[in-house]
Amino acid sequence: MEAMDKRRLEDIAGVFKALSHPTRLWMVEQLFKSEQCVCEFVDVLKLDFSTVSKHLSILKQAHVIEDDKRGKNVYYKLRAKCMPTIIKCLENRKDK
Amino acid sequence: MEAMDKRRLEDIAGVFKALSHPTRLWMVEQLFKSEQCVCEFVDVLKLDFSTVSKHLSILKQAHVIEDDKRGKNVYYKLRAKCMPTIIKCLENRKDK
DNA sequence: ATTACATTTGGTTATATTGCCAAATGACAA
DNA sequence: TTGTCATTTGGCAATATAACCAAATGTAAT
Repeated sequence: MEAMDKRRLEDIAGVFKALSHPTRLWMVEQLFKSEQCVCEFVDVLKLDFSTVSKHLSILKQAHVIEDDKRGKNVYYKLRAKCMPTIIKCLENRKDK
Repeated sequence: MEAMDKRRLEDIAGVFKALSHPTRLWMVEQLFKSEQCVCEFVDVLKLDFSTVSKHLSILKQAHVIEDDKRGKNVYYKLRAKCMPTIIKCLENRKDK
């Protein structure tokens, strides 16, 4: 493993780690349709505001989603556009 | 989140978790080219046999790779054929 | 059967992650 | 400025993960 390859592997592994929690994966799928603000996630998920915010922050740091502050709210939207394709592909991975 | 959706999310999140370690990701990329036995991974990675075996087992349980026992050796090969596409796609996720 | 080799499993310790609470920040309204 | 609402940050306890060593299993050769 070379140094540059190591950085690349850590970067991609970091994305997979961000996506490796069911709640975060669900959040990403919600953003396929449209952007959504933090409070909307809180309402549906019934998790603490801080918990939701941290999940979103992990996805943002991995460059899977991005935020857009407008007024009092923070709206999140999908950044990694290939996510729908990736998920569809993995759902079929057990097929021969 | 419905029950069936929950199972689907956990399944896919499990795949992402399996892929979320740099060593495991590297292993998967090695298998793009050809199958490889456990001992070959041990040689290159300089990790304990047990560590390598456990990493491979995690990838196998997530149905990303599969094993093939032949003689004294166990050979692993890629099962989720879309992995090369997925990684390529995520490498470009920061582009606008 | 005995030995040797390849791999897996179990146990342990160190480190990372998750979720909540409480406190801090930031933006707008009064 | 003071207050209020939306969000983030810091800290804590519970749980999960990663690496090693040692022991167990499986397969093939003698």
